[in-house]
Amino acid sequence: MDKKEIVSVLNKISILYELKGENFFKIRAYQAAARALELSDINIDSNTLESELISIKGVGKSIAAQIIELSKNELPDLYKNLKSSIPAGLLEMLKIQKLGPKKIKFLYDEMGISDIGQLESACIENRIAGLPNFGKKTQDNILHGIELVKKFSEAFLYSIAAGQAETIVEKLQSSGHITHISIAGSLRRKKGVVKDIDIVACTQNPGDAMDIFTGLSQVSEITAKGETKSSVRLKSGINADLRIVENFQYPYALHHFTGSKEHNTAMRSLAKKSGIKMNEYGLFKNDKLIKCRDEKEIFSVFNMEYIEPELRENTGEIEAAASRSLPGIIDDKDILGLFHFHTDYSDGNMSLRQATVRLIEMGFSYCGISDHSKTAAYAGGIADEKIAAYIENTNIVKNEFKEFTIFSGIESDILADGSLDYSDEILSLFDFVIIAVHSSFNMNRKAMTERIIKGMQNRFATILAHPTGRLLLARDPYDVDINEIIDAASAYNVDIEINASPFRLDLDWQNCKYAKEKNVKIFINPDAHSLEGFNDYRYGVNVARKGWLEKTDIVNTWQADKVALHLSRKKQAK
DNA sequence: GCCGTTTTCGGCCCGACTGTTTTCAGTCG
Repeated sequence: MDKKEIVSVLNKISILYELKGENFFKIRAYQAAARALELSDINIDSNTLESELISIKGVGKSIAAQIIELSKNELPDLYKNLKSSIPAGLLEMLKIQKLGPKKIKFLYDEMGISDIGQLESACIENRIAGLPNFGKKTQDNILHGIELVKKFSEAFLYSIAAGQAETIVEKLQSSGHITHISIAGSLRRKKGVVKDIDIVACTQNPGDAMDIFTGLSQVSEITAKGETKSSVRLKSGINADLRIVENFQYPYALHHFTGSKEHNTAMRSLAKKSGIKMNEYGLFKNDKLIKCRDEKEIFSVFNMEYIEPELRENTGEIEAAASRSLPGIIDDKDILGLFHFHTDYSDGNMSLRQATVRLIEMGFSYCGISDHSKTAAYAGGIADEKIAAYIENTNIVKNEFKEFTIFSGIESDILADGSLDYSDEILSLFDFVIIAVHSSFNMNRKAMTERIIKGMQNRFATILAHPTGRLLLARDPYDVDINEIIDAASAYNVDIEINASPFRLDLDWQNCKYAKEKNVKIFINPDAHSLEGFNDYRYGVNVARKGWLEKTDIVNTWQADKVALHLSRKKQAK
C-alpha cells in the first residue's frame, strides 16, 4: 500500500472508533497521525522503518506498527476487526447533517438501523421521534439531511464559493452599520475546494445584520439563527455562516474563524504553555484581555511573524513564524507574464493577436502561446503540415508588438509509450515545449510514472503540464507517484506548471514544498482558452502561496529577458 | 493513542446553537 492508501485506512480507523464510541482522544490521535503522515515527505514502502515513522510528530509506536503492516499490504487485525464489527452503512450515515457518531451508534444499537435507507423508512414511519433524546424535530432534521445527501455534494470549487461569498459581503456592507467584515474559513485560506462560506463581521446592529443575512435572496433555508451566529443554506447548496463580534474582538475572531482547525489547535496549545487562554473573543492572561488591534499583533504576542492565511494549515508555519523564517510568498502582482494558452489554432476561441492585446491591457510584459498538438484531435490539435503556418502567425504577431515578448510554444501530448507526438525536428522549432498527458489515463502507477518520466527525458521538454490530470470534484488524478515525477523533473531539468484553472489546480499546493526542495522551477499557467480565462492565473497564485513558493521558484515572476535566458539555457543544456 | 524545558501519568482547545431536557449532550466549526 502506498502512503495515500495508508492515510485513508488510518482515517477510516478513526471513524470506526467514533462509531464504536471509543475514547475521544484516541480517535483524535488517529486523525492526527493520518494527517501528519500525509503531510510528511516520507516515502513509504515495505522497507520503511519504525524509527522513521516515530520521528513524525503524532505517530507513536502503536500506529507506526500498523503503518508498517499496511506498507506490506497486510491489513492490521485491529482494522479488520473494527471493520467487520461495523456495517458500512453507518459510515454513510455520517454524511447526514446534524447526525453524528453518538446518535448513529444509538440508532444502530437500539433500533438495528444500519444504513440510510433503513433510517429514512424509520423516520417516515415516525419510529424515531419519541426515542430517548430524539424528538419530532430531530426526526424531521434527519429526513431533511437525507434529502440533502442525495441532492448535493459536500464540496464546492473555490471559484464558485468565492463569488457567492463576495456577493454576500457586498450586500451586508451596503446595508450599513457594518464596521468590519471579512470572508474567513477555508475560502480565506484559498483552498481549491471548500465546504462552506464563513463570514466574520462587526456591527452596531447585530439583529439587523442577522435579518439581512438570513433574508438574502440567495438563501434557501435558515439552519440556525442566534445573536452572534447564524447559518443558512444557499440555493446553490453551499452552507454559509455569519459570526458577529464586538469591534475589539474582531482580530481574534477573524483569526479563529480563518482556521484551519489544526492551526488553531496548535496555536491554542502554544498559548496555553505561556499561560494564555485563546478563543474567538481574545487572548487572556489571568482572565485579563491582551489587547491586539489586528491579527499581526496576535502573532506578536507569541513573538511570531505574521502568518498569511494561506499558510495556516499547521504544516510548519507556526515553527517558521517563531524562528522568523517564513517564506516571502508571492502576490498576484508578482506575475509578469502568462504561458500555456490556446488560440483559434486549436481549441481556443481567440486569436493570438486578441490574446496579446488583452495581456498587455492586464499589465503583463510577455506570454507563451502553446496550442494543442496533433494527437489532441478532440481539441483541434495542429497537424505536422500546419506547424509552419502556426509559427509564422506567431512571428507576425511578435513583430507587431515589439515591446511585448511572445514566446513560441506548443503543448505536446505524452503518448502512452512515453514518447512525444511530434518529431524532434518539429519540437526544436519552438522556444518552449509543454508536455502533457491527455489520453490513456487508466495505466497503473508504475507504468504511468515511467511514461511521464520518459516524456520528461525528451531533450525538448520544457514544462510538464497538469502533472496528475485531476479535475476537482469531477475526475480523480491518474495513478502516478508525484514525488518520483518531481525527482525526475529535477534530474532532467524540466519545470512543472501549477495549472491555474479552478477545475485543476494541479500541481497541488501540498506538493509544492517538495518541488521547491528539489529546486524544480514552477510556472503558474492559466491554460486559458478564452480572454476571460487569463484571469484564472490568480487561482494558481493561491496555490503557490499555500505551497510556500517564492519569486525565485516561479519563472513567470521573472523579467522577460531572464525568462528568455532560462528557456534558451534549458534547450541548449539538453 | 500520543506526548513531555514543571510531567513517563494524566492530560489532551474552545465555544455557539439546537433540541431535548429541566441542566445538558450532541453536533459543528
